[in-house]
Amino acid sequence: MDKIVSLCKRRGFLFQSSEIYGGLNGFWDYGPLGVELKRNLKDTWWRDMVTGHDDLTAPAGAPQAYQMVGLDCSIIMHPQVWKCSGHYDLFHDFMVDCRESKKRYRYDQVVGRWVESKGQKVFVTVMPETDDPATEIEPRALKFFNLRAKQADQLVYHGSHASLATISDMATVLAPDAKQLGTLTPPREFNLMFKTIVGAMGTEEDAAFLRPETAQGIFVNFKNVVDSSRVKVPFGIAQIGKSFRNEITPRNFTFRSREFEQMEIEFFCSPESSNEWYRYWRDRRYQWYLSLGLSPERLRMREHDAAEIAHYSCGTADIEYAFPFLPAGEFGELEGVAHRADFDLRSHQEGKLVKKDGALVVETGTDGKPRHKGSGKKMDYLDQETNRKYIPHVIEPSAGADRATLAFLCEAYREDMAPNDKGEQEARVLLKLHPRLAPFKAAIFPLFNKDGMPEVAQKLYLKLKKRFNVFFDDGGSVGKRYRRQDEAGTPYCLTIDHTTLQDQTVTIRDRDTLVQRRISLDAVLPELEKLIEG
RNA sequence: GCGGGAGUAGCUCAGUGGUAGAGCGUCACGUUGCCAACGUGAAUGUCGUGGGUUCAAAUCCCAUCUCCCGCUCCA
Repeated sequence: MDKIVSLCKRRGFLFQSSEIYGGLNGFWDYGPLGVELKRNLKDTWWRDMVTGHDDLTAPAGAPQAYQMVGLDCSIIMHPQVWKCSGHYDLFHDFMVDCRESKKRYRYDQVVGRWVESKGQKVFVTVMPETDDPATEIEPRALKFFNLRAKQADQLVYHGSHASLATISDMATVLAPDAKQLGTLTPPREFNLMFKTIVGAMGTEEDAAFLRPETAQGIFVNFKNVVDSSRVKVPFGIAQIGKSFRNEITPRNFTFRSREFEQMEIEFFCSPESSNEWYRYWRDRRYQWYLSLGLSPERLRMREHDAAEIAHYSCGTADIEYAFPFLPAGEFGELEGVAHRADFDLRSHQEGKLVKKDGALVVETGTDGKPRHKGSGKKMDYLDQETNRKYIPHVIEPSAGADRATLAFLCEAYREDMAPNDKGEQEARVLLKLHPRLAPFKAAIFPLFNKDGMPEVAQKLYLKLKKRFNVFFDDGGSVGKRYRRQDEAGTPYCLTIDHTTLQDQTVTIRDRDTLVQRRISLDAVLPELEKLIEG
């Protein structure tokens, strides 16, 4: 992994943000090669999912034909968007740290019970792993008071178990993993959303948030898109854009960044068909990564089990990649494909929802009114054929553009052996990027800087440049120029030599096989189109 | 946020109190001519940043930032 990070810096794929000022944790800049790679990735996604999508025929695995449209929403939205979506509550936690065990806990998730023994009264806490915290508390209490299991009758409980949030004095609390009393810090506020102020004279009352995901912009524009674009359910809305999260621990190169780019689709369908569509999108997105070169050994699809699944979801799968910085056997998330049912559209219509007795209902405050009031705007859809009104169900394939870029870089990095000019095998570093993703599609070299070769090469270069991002290089030996392009991931090199001057042919050299063949100058452009675009 | 390690040229790194270094890369010239060739020359550093100790600090001390590893967190 260090070699990949080093190559990224050396060749201009990725730089640390604000590096000359010492860097900024969790922020990254894409250099000249990186911006092309990431842009190609996003363009490929957009073309494959949106503009290039065949909306006239049902794709393999899909229940029927469907439409796809795009959207580009503002990063800052009305604060109520995040209250109804659930992010405001979920991304805003109080945490306590244990000075002894060095562990950190969600303040509201720690559960404890007052226990008295040997003249001492202690609030014994656990991070409950079962539905019955009392059975987990007792062994902790016995151990603290230095009692055997058969002496449990010496423990006197006061009241039933309760949240740590009911305790004001941390000095009498036994932390979940501590041996001593009073090791917990006071609760401290963690806000995972970036707060900002709208308006030059704005105050705290004008606080807003940078979006932590692009999806909500799609949901709040659902009606606008339906009313303006003649789409019919089933259809999808796609968006690519930046999102922001105050990750507690940015780590692993660009994998967990605080500013990152997402490629998201919200696919709207009828409730009856939603499970079929979920399976379609899950499989389709998995295949997309394979089609661009991620190896099946390092890419996996993992269905969430019932405990992990969000309360509103009827199915979620992560597409995960075995990044080289992770321990062997571990995978990191590239994309989540979630069946979100009607949770999001209903939330923006009615208000923030919670699950109660197996059903989603509007969460209410102590006053009985909605905790976070919805827009009140109808989010239902009228199916003109059946004359039926319903709130569509949603399948959400949500991909990380930076994570995918990193995965393709990791997958592409290879060290192999190639012959030098004496025929000896030498180490070679190359990026085996798919031609659609490669920053440069081809490089053009004059073999010698004389006999008119530079002129022919320049003419070809300028001709190709109108269609593809290509690179011209006349510096150093041709072998060195090949190796430089290998390291940048350029799939093809075109060399103008003496033969070119006689018969108007050039050599085209393949990055992966090193094989060279001759094609005519006029055939170069169509040949590249065939090789790159298939 | 905690603990451990690290930060010196674009990259990889050497340098334990006394003149700032190497290899690779980059650029120029010459030579060569289809897979990182060779020769000559050049550019590139307030040694992460800020303080302190000292006649003198890359080197010792303190603080801080960033990166890596392990905890923790990750709708």
